[in-house]
Order: sequence, then structure tokens, then C-alpha cells
Amino acid sequence: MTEEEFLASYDPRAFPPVAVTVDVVALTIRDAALNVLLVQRGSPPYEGAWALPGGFVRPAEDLYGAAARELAEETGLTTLRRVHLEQLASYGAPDRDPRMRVISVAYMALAPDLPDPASGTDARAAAWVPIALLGLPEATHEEPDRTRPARQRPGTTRRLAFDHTQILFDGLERARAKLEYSPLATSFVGEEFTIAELRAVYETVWGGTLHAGNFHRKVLSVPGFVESTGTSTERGGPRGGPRARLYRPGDARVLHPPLLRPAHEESVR
Amino acid sequence: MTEEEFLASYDPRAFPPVAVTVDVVALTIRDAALNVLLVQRGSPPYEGAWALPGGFVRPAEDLYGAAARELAEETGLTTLRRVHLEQLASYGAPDRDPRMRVISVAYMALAPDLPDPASGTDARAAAWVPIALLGLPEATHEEPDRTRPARQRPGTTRRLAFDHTQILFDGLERARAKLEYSPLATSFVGEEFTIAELRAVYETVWGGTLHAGNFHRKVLSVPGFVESTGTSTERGGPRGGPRARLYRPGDARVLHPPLLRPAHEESVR
DNA sequence: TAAATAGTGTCTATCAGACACTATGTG
DNA sequence: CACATAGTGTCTGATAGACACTATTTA
Repeated sequence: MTEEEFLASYDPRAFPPVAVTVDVVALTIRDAALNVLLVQRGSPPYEGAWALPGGFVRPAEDLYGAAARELAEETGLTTLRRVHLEQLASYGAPDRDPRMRVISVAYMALAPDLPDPASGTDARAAAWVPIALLGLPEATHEEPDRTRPARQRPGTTRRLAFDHTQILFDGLERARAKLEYSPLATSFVGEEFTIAELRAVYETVWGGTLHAGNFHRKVLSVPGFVESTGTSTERGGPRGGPRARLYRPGDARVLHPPLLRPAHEESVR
Repeated sequence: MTEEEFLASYDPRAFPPVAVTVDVVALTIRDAALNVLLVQRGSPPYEGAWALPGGFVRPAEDLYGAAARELAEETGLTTLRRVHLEQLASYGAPDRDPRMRVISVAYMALAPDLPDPASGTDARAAAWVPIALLGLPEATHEEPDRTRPARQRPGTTRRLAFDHTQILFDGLERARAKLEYSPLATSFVGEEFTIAELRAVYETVWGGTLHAGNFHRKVLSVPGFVESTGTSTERGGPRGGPRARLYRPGDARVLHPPLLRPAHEESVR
């Protein structure tokens, strides 16, 4: 029997059962800190442990729809307008779930400051958690190495259920990278925003501070990044300063030229 | 019954069966053209149609391993050394496979010029196919929009089985983008290569021509991109010219600064 | 010899980042 | 008033790209 004959005769229904889930790395900025939406598991395995919100993909539901549904359920939002949701990666180590074979398709969500999640009437809790509390490895300025299975990668702690620490890490790195060449920073702020608010997003997600004057000029010089509303804030800053002009997201989907993260020469190799 | 109680009681084993497959977008350069590995289907659905190589993920096999196995089976290679293989994205529209619910985890492989695939003894054919023959949409200089299901995106033809045209398109765009900021171009050439060979990779994948002198200086100025072997080619070019120095891949995993594609201002929005 | 190519030198327009400064607001 | 911030001007070092040129090899 050749390999091909074997495959042709392979009946997927005869497989041991496989389940497909979606897990969502939902990020928002609260109190000048990057937060991730976590839920506390109410049943084994990992009972009591915190995990990313997620669940099984239902029949006749596509992957994006499943992620959007899970996110809406946990945040209590009925509409996900102004929430950016994109596929991140899939995770399928054979033993990542002790119950059975589970392949998880992870999504990343970026949202403006949302209310506390409605933890509902059942035992599970849900909360926005500052990522600094999770003790993740530092930002690498590199994309995740997706050539090898996740569990063989170094530097990962395991504080969340399943392999969710790894998924969260990958989501954070994706968010940090996408701020460079996409206008996604506007997903973290309101419908109208000042350049200083946008700068605060970059500083929070990347860590560190950016030069206010240069950032201002740079943002306005990228075609289609932001678009003036013609209005200004009602008041100046809480500690003084002129009133700032307000902007809306522009129509660019890619930033040219990009806003590159400050020097990271040493982290390159 | 609340949503949460419903979920908690949900037994995944009671689901309609779900299958998980891997599909591989394997790219190589042959005769100065970008080629993709395709197989001709020998059984319904889409019998006789061309498709990406792929198959079901087996028990106790991780996703990367499944992709590597499928690639090795189709190329007839026992070792995948010098082949770059990374996860691309997952595709799960409910009706993407008429037989049953199938979620596919796609991988992208980049390889130096490989021999013709061993199409084996059975009915299926396998071949390297120049992508220019497939009539795909033009390069967009944008990353694929992963926020929405694939089939809602415009500009996709449907020449391959299932949604494989979309997967191929996404793989091509990933490859084009990664040449900018990663040293993956070296995956397309031999263990030792000249700068001109590397330039040919960029020109083939991106389309168009690059300035030879500036490209040469730029490549050598990126730390860790290439590393001199100290040797040169045995002969000059077929139509004259001095012998070229030979290089190996360096130890950089990210290119700083990146090699950006020539001006694409108009395609930004 | 003629032609092609590897590799280097040089000039210029552009840009990122540092620094400075003014205007406008708060307490 | 003291101080903070929005927004702009300006300078400098680095760089991408255009162009030119030399050296080397093949037919």
C-alpha cells in the first residue's frame, strides 16, 4: 500500500475526534496600561486558572464569526463596531488540551477602552488584566518563530491555562509590529482623538516614550493616517497647555512611510 | 439556560464531525520564474482539478509536522533541510469543502530549485507550476485582509480546487512581504550564492528589476544578512563579466534596515 | 575586440531625530 | 505667575537612489 493509497482510503470520520476552537487575544488600553481580556475557568481542566476567552467553533459558523461571537459574549457588547479583529495563528500541539485533540485558531482584537466584562451569572469571572501583571518575556522586536511548534520555543512562562501564555505573547508581538505599518493604533482610541492620545497608544504598546514634536509631524505626514475634523478639544490638558486639534482615522490601510520603533539594533540577531 | 450554561454543557464529541487539514504553498524559483507546487486531484470533489498539496492532520502529529510530512511526500524529499516552512493562516468557511466541515491550516514553504516532484505510481500528478500561468490578481503591496472570511474578498479567481486560489494568493503576498524584512531570500538559492543570484530572487518574487549596484551595496550593509565565504565563482557570467564573490546566509533573522520594495505610493490606500 | 557584468565612488534629495521656540492653556 | 503642553521651525547625520566609472571575464 503506497502512501497515496493510504491517504485516499483515509476516512476522516474514522479519526479520533478533533475539535476546533477559537481563542481571542483582546487588547485594550486602560489607565495608560495595556490590558488583556481574561476569563477564569470554572471547570476542569485548569479549573480556576485564567485563560483567554474562547470556545468551540459551531457548525455553519466561520472562524471570524466564532471569534466575534466569543468576544461579544465576554465583553457583553452586542456590536463590535470600532473593534478590530484579525486572525493571529493556529495552535495544534497534540497534547495542548488534556481532554482530546483540539486545534485552536487564535484571533487578536484591538478595542478602545471598554467597560468591565459582564462576568454573567455563572461561576466564571472575566476581567481586563494589565499585561505587566503576567510576567511575560520582554518584547523581542521580532516576529514569532512560526516554523517550529510553540512548546519548543524558549522564554515562555506558563501562567495561563493551556498554551494561552504563548498565544498571548504572539498576539502582543503582532500588535506591536502592526502599529509600525498599519493605522491600527486608531482602534485603541475613540472616534475622534488628538495626536497626543495617539502617541500615548504607541508609548503604551511599545513601552518607552516618543518625542512629542517629531511624532506629531510624522503622523500628519503619512498620507491617509489621520484626517482633521476641524475641531479642537473643549479644554486644554489637565495640567495646562493649549487645546489640541481633533482627528479621525483616515482611509489608509497601510502606513507609508511606516512609524518605526526606536532603535533596536541589538535585538536584531 | 444562559449562554454560559449552554457552552459548559456543550460536548464537542457530539458535534458534527470536523476535520483538520494542512495545505502547503510551496514556492521555488525555476528558470527565473516563481513556481508553486500543485497536485492534480484524483478523486472527487474537484476530481482532475489542481490543488495545493495537503492532507489530514494525523493523531499525535503537530501542525508543523503534518505540513512537513505532506511537503516531503509530494516533493519526494526525505530531508527538508534548507527548506523554510512557516504557518500562513487558517481557512474555515463552513462550505469550503462540500463533504464535511474542514478547517485547513495553511503553511508556506520556500525552497531552492527542487527536482520535479515524484508523482508516484497512482493517478495523481504533481508539478511545479509557474504562478504566471494561474492568472492571479496583481500584487497588492498589502497584507491580506484577515478580518473577514476569505470568500468575501474581491479579486479572487477560482482556478484551483476548494479555496486554494485564495490560500495561494495569501502565500504569495506573505512571501513578497517577508523578503523586505527577513533574510528568507536565501531560502531560494543554494548554500553559497552570489549577490546577483540574490538579486534575481528579489526581482523574480517582486517582479521588475532592481538597480544592481545599489542592491549590492545595500545587501552588504545589512548586518548579518550574508557572510562572505572568501571564495568566488569558477567562471564569470555566461556573457562575460568578472567572477563574483560567494556568500553564505548570515545569522540575522530580521533585516535592519529592511530592503523595501520600490515605490508603491499609489497602492497604499 | 566588443560586450556584459561585479563591484565601488559620488552626488543629491529626503528623512529621522535632536533641539529650540512660540503660543495657549491650567492651576 | 509658574508650569505644562500643542504645534512648528531648523539643523544635522544617515540613507536611498541615480549616475558614473573601473576592472574583469566571455564570446
